[in-house]
Amino acid sequence: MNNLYCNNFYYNKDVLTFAFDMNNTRFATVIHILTLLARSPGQWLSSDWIAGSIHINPVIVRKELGILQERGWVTSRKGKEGGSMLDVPSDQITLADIYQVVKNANILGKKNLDPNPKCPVGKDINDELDSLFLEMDRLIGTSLQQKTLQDFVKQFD
Amino acid sequence: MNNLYCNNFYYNKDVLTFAFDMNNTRFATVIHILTLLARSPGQWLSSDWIAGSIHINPVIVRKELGILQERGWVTSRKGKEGGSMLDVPSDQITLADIYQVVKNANILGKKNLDPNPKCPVGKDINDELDSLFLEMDRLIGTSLQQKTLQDFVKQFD
DNA sequence: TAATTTGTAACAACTTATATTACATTTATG
DNA sequence: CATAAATGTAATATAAGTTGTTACAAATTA
Repeated sequence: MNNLYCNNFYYNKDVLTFAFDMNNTRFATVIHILTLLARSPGQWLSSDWIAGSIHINPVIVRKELGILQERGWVTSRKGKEGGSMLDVPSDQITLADIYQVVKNANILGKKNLDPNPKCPVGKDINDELDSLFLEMDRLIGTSLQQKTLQDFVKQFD
Repeated sequence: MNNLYCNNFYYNKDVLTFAFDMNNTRFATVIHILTLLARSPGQWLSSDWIAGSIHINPVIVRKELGILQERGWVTSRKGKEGGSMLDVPSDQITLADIYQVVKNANILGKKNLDPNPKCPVGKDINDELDSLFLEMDRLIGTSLQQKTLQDFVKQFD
């Protein structure tokens, strides 16, 4: 080996995950919930019933509904005849908004945590990846911003 | 509940993951490997040395190098003074090509496996999500196609 | 022949996602 | 007022996926 600038630096086992990720069904779950709510304006839909449509556990639905409440999109009501209802017109919610609610990772994946600072590539690669990941994220965001929940819901007529 | 079209269908525990995903560092790892190779044309770089720059285990590097060999981009040589070398000019490899090598999931995540076919939303939502996911994927692909490995490598001068 | 490197399998450790159980709290209604 | 039905939430279990690690055969150079 003649390029020795990476010497005196060896990997260890302290490589941790960099960030949360998109390895989940949350986008699919949340847009499904919102679609059902949007199709039944003024009605209290129960988490059990919603869960039956998505085919997942009702507790997961209630967790997502909690996040949608915080976001100001949904009101829930406890007790008999309780449930959840959409508070915002579906043309006021874009798919970019939904993406932001569930997004917690980069489109192209995660970065390695500790590239070698003594290597010209390792030293700067995470900055370059940050820049690339951000560009891709903005591309998706701009496109999803053109699509509203109402557009999505209309497809099920 | 007055919308009963989802009755007689309850979730069970057979919900499996839909596909592999992007919950990993493979894009970052592979572009790091290719960048190092591109910066040392005609030299045999060992997996240990490459791993030292990325700060990961050399076995992971060798696994990725195997995939890059299959793709026709890299030649490796066993034995003393062995290593790996880039076979293709770096302006002939686009970031879209690299994305394809490591991609095995949708940008917006996974779909729920078994939405309720008795519900108008559940029945069609995976088709609609497929369509949306594909559109987002093409958007990213088109953008990454404009960027070559050479462009990326130049950033480290 | 010795040293070095790839190729690869097998397994371990760690992380995350989702499901499940349980129960307190709230609310409508007979 | 009692009952039924629903949310909110914590705690735990199950399952899957990612990365690290160990080990060693095979290849190659000097």
